[in-house]
Amino acid sequence: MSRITVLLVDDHLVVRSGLRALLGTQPDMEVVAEASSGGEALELVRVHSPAVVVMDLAMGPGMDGIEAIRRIRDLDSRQAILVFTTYDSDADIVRAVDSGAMGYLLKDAAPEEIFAAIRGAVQGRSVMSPPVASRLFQQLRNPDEVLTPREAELLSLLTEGLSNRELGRRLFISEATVKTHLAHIYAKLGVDTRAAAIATAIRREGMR
Amino acid sequence: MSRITVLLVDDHLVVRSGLRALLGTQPDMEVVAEASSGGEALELVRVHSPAVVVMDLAMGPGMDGIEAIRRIRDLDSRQAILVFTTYDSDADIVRAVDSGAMGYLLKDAAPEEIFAAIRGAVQGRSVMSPPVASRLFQQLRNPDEVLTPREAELLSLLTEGLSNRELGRRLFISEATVKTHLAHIYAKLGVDTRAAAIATAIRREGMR
DNA sequence: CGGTCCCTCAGCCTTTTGGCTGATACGGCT
DNA sequence: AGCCGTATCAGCCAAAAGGCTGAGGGACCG
Repeated sequence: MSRITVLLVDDHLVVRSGLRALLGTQPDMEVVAEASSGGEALELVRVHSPAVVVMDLAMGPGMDGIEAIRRIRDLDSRQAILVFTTYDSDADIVRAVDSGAMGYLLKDAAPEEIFAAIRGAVQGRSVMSPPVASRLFQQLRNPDEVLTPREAELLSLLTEGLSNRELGRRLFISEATVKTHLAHIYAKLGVDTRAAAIATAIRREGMR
Repeated sequence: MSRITVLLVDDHLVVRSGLRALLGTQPDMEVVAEASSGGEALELVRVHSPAVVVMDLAMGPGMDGIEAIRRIRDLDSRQAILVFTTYDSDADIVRAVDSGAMGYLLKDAAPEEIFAAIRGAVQGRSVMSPPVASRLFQQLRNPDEVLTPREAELLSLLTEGLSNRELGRRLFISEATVKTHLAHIYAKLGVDTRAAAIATAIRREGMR
């Protein structure tokens, strides 16, 4: 039986080495290449056509993970893409999933979890770390807590530290409207000050 | 000649595996133990007395890296402690250094850089990644912009979204004092609202 | 011992923010 | 046609935050 070919994508050499070492213990898996950036990943997918691509989302300057996923998908190849990252931000999860990722693992996952995810991925099954799954679940149960596009836009600017007046100017709306949006955002995030909203947004929504 | 004994401390198994694999290629180094938390690290230092402790600063709940460094120092042992982390935040660098760290490496460092740092550390030399060095340099040139310990502490809580009243309660100081500290922090960060301070802190100081 | 930081606190005043209520308008869905 | 979600705006009021000045005590250092 032929082994599962894997491409590792992460900008940190230690992480790649670690994954390579871990996967090396599994007789049915083989790391065929490593990339340290999105562009490199794209190239190596073309060259090696790996069965699975395991990749980090945050990768220094240049193409980010989400973009890389989309581009790999566009190659029409049948690679299963697994996200392997440190943070479980709502925004990242959603974007990764609808960019075509097959699974979402956190870096503190147990080895068995990683192996299972890779094997599952080639069989077309989705696997994700429990914290990730529960976040998705959370969103499905409480659609009321999902920000509207306009609110997300405002929140994003909010994390830059702008005042209501500045927010209004940037979005071409009155300060009154800004306040209305903010009130809705606060309610959805479960906070009651802009400071807490920023903190929550950056930590939970991954807006950095 | 006896090999340099190393203790790895990182909450991510992949990172530990990666480091172990990398250090395994060096004949003069030997990983004698791995810890996934600060507490565990402390215990293993006692047991193995490694020559070098390579450790991450961010380690889930419980004791953080800085605290762990201090505790290891307090054991009076002569371990050389190397910080090996993802972010080069000003605050972390300063705190790590004056907690007794011998060097400060970023996770995207080249293997040779890591090896050199470990060898240097046992010989009492400090080694740090170029970005880290330049930050320290920057701080030496503009000492006016360096936050005092108390200010850093306050800023850290600020990024959790607390109000002045809450900050005061947490730090056992009056709201007036909180406002004084905030004013100083704003001046040093070059902002004039708490929202902007939080944004700057998280992006520039790496406080998340 | 004087100078310099750092941390602490107070009062006063202005600006900003947040909570509330209510209103208009547009698009889509039923 | 009605309903609902979204986006827009207004006014009012209370609370929070920010700017300013001044000030005392403790630690460290030359």
